[in-house]
Parts: sequence; structure tokens; C-alpha cells
Amino acid sequence: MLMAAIGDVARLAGVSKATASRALSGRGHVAESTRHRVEVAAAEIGYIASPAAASLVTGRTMNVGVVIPFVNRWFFGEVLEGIERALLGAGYDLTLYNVGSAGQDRDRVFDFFLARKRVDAVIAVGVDLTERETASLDRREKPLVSLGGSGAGGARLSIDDRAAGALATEHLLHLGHTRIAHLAGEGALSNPESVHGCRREGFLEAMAAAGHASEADAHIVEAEMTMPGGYTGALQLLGHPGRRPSAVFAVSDEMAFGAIRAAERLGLTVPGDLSIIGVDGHEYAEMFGLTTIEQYPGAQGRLAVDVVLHLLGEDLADPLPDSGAPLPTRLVVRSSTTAAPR
Amino acid sequence: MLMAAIGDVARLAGVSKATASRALSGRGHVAESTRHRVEVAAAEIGYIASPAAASLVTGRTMNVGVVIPFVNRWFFGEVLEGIERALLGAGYDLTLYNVGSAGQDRDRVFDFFLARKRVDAVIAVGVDLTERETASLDRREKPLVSLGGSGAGGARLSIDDRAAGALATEHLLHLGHTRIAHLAGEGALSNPESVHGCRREGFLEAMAAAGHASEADAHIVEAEMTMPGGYTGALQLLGHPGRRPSAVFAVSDEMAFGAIRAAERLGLTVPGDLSIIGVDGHEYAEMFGLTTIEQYPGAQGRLAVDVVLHLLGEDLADPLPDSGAPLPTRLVVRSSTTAAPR
DNA sequence: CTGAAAGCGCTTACAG
DNA sequence: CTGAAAGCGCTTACAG
Repeated sequence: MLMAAIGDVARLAGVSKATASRALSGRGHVAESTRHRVEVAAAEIGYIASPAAASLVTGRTMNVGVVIPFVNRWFFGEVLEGIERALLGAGYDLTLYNVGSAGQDRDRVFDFFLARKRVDAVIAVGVDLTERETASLDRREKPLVSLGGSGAGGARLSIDDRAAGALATEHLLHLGHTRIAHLAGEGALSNPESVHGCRREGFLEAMAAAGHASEADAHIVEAEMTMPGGYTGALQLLGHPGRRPSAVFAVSDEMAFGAIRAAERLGLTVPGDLSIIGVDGHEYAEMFGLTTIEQYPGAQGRLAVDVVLHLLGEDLADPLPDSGAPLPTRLVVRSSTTAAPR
Repeated sequence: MLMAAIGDVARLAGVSKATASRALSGRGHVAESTRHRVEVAAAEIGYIASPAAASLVTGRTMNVGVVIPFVNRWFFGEVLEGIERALLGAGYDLTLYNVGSAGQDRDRVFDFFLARKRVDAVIAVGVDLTERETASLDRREKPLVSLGGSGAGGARLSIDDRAAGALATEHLLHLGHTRIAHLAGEGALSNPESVHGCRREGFLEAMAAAGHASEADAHIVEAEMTMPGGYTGALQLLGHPGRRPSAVFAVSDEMAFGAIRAAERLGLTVPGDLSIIGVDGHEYAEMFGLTTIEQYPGAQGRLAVDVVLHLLGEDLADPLPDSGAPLPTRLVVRSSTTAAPR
């Protein structure tokens, strides 16, 4: 009684376990009256199927693993919430693997945790996957969807980070700025395929196209993609006497917020003395008056789930959008950018 | 071959499935040489046990459910990361249920997802649990640890929120402030058992003890516990002509950051015109120069896991600290608070 | 539309 | 120390 099994339901409803199973799962034909009797019986004794038993025979766990390097940075948190909601809605569980850069923990997750038959599929968020990692999932025939980040294999979803970097830069160029600095993410130079690497490329391209290639190179500072990272990086950029930039393109909104504070600390007004643009559409952007290239991480997470469900053979109400097309972004101009001082 | 079973390992090692199982799990006696042969065989064919099969017979899933209302607020994100790391280290999976205030989603999580035999235990973070919810877990004999939040049943871990609120207020009183406002969390008044409800109580107690009871009541504003919430709330508090407070106790650091920006926007200097104190020890606190009552959410998450493992009968290396004792906090004074203007 | 039987891949008494 | 057998709780061909 403590843990009613399907046999108990069957007995109470006066049917076989097979029929009870069919009635409850909705697979296979069952007479309407029978189904009703089974449902009543199940409700009466509070029957809930054992996922382990079901999984053992069906091979499906109704569980999706999510590999994500951060939980506490806005973009990642939003994606995670979007994924969770969509998965829950579809009756799936979400198993969280919070692992970042390569290392022991990450190997353990891929080699042990994900290799077991515990998840039906994997969503990797902002992870630069190694060949070994994708191959491992491939071998186990686990569908893989990756959102942002680099690596071959699996379905890939991402905005056009290079275009976003170029657009942000062009916005500043368009306002007449030429001394434009870039607050880049750590490893942007050494890892050009990464999200922040691509945005840096976009910055350089736009600057080169406008004839400021040499200017650009000298004005890139890499820092942690957080508000304190942006603060520290911007202090470095703005405190240097002489060639102070008149505009900064920050690779993320969180860094841009830090840059705003750094400017204020140095007595510079934004945007009077310094224009600042970010990328993300962070929920604080409005409060900071930040011009940014919005993206929609919550929707991205939900889309990743749609793709996963599709790969798992679930019928979806809505058709999937064009695969391969970059995810939507939008330039939102606020008060942190203005025309270059004459 | 694609998915090697324990029978394959046994055959290759020339032993029975029972022996292979014992050798691999470490339960029961196996000759050293036999164990070695089995391990070699398992490694050779890349054998990984099916958790579903094991769980079906042992009744253990090696999986802990975490119920958490936010992922993207600093305290919650830190707790979640702490829990994840500790669980992973102990070989457990973490299933994430991102549900907040009561509602359909939350009922579904407790009635369906958590009721199944899919998790061995539950950690609830910052959730005010209803009796029905704790009873449901109790009935299924699922250990429950809750961190912050209210509700009977299960092991409870939390800082002394009332004391934290009182201490923050006393710090300001000690500096000579009397017109002290409180930026409270939403629902602090209507839900006095909640985290922000307790901190509000502490504020009122300290103010009353100092003879400023009537002053206090008039200076409480409730807002969302985020930076924009703090910004909006503080604008309201500070923009009102006449009786402007000289100090603000914000229920969380994130709100305090918003209050700092609001003050600046209104042309007030911090701490010259306004002292501000928060609670949390947010990673941005140093950058903002914020005086705060630190707590240690990462360590809290790890501790919650220790308690859960203990309840699950796992032997722990370190003994558990006093149960019942509040979790540690520490007043860290920075540049956002100073003596009251004369 | 329904039931009897087999089987998913493990672990665990029970013998020896 | 090791093995044969039973069984965890489901689902799914296979019959009827």
C-alpha cells in the first residue's frame, strides 16, 4: 500500500496488469469504460508508475541532461529557466550538470554521468565541446543539442555572434565614434570559435571595414564576463592617460554595467563622455539605460527543448523553425550611446 | 555490444553476473584477483551499469530533487551551484525543479514529479512549504531538507534572518542614524515567516528597541528582491520631499545595489547623504563598496547535501555541525555606510 | 478489446 | 569466495 504497484491497480479495477498499463499510458486500445475504471482505481490508491521500471523496458528515461558552465550569469540562468519550464511541460525531468571549462569534473560528467542510461538526450549551453565529448554521446546514440558554444556534432542553435559584434560596432561608428574600445571575454583571442571570440571578430571586421583596423587592435581588453570584470577592464581602458576611447562595445550587458560604473567612478558621464553598448538584453538594461543587442535566452532554451523533443520523436504542436538560421536579435537603443563628441 | 550489460562483463571475466555485480559495486566479498579481472573486463567493453535496473531492485535512485524558485538571483544561483557540486562529488544526480510561488506548476511538481520514485530525497531552497507538500513527501518517506523558507517538517537550515535584520539596523543606529528606511521584499508583511518577513521583523525590533518604532513603520517599502526592484523602491523612498531617510537597510544586496543607483540618480552621494546596508555578501558587493551582512550560500548548499546524504544513510567523512544552530553570517563594513550627518 | 507470459538489467538472499 | 535463481515493476509482442 505504501507504494502501490500496477498490480494493485489492476486487481482493484478487475483487469490484467497489461490492460491497466495500456489504460494509464494511453498506448494501445482500451475500452472507454475499462479505462475509466482503471483511472478511478489508480487515483483511489494514489498509484504513480515507477519510472525505473518503465525505463528498463522502454529504454526511455523521460529525462534530459543539461550541461551548463554557469547558473548565476544572466544569460545562462535565463536559458536554464526556459529549458526547465519547457521540459517540465512536456513531462520530462531535467538533470543539471553545472560544469565549465575542461577538467576533471567535466570529464567525469561526460564519461560517467552522461554515458549511463539515465538521460535520453543532452542540451549543452555555452559549452565548447571537444570531439571526444560529442563522439561519446554519439556512440550512445544520445541526441545532442547545443546552444551557443562551439564544437561539431549535434544540432546547433545560436545567434550570429559575429554579426552581433559587427552591428554593435557599426552602431557606434554610425554615431561618429572612431576611438572605439572592446571589452572582450576571457579567451576571446585564443578561442575564436567561442561566443565571445566571434563577437570580437565582428568588432574587428566592422572596425577594419571603416578603416580603423589598427585603432581596434590596441583597444581590446579581455576580462571575466561579469559586472566586476567589466568594471576592472573598463578602469584599465579609461584610466589610461592620453588615448581614451569615446565609446566601448562590451561583449555582454553585465560587463557593460560594470563599465558604466567604472566611467562614473572616473568622473566620466555616460553617454556625454563615453558611449557604451552591450549584448544580451539583460533585465537590468532598462534600469541602466543601456543600449544593447537583445537576444532572448528564455525563448532560446525553449527552442532547444523543442529540437530535443523532435529528435526524440515526440510530435510537436508547432513546427520547428528553419534549422541553421541564426536565432533572432534586435538592436535596442537607449541612453547609453550618443553621437561622438566633436 | 552497443550497450554492454553486466552479463557481457561476467562472461568476459569468466564469472557469474552476481560476482561481477559484487566486484563492480564493492558490496560483498570478492577475491582480489577476481575483482581485478572483472574490472578489466568492464573497462574493455566500456560497461556502465543501467541506473534504472539497479534502482528497480535497490529502491535507490542516486538522484536528489532540488526545488528552487529562482536560478537567476545571486543567492539562489550560488546555493544551486554548491548543491550541484556536492551532489556530483557524491555520485548523485540533481534533478532541477524551478518552481516558485504556489500554483499549478508547483502542484504538479509535488504531486507528480516528486511523488514518483525518481528521487531519493528533496532539497527545497527558499520555498515556503505548505503542510500538504511536506506531508506528501513524508508519506513517500522521502527525506526533505529545506534551506531558508518556512514550513514544518524536514530538516531546516537557515541563518537567523531576524537577527540579521536587527544587526543591519543596529549598525545604522550605532552610526547615529534614526531616520532609517527598510527596503523589504514583496510579501514581507503578509508572510512574516518568510526570509524577508523575518528580516523585516528584525528591523522593527531593533528600531523599537532604540525608541523609533513609529518612525520605522512609515519607512518600509516592499519591492521585488532584485536590483530594479531596489532601484524603484528607493526612488519612491528617497524622492519623497521632506522626510528623507538618512540610511536604508535593504533586505538583499541586489536591492541595495539598485538603491545605490537610485540615490546617485537623485543626486545623493553614498554614504555622504545616504548610508546603505544589505544582506548577502553578493559577489558584486565589493565593487559597489557595499556594507553587508554576509552569508555563504555556496557553503549552505554543500551543507544541505551533507544533511541529505546523512539522512540517506551515507557515511560522511566530516560530522555534521550542530543541527538547529543558525548558519553563520558576518557583518562586513565597507564604504556605503558612515556616521549620520549632524 | 483483453490477458498470460516473457523480459528489460540489475542485485540480493540463499546455498554451497 | 562464488553461483543459480528469484524478483524489483513495469511494457510489449503474441494470442485470442
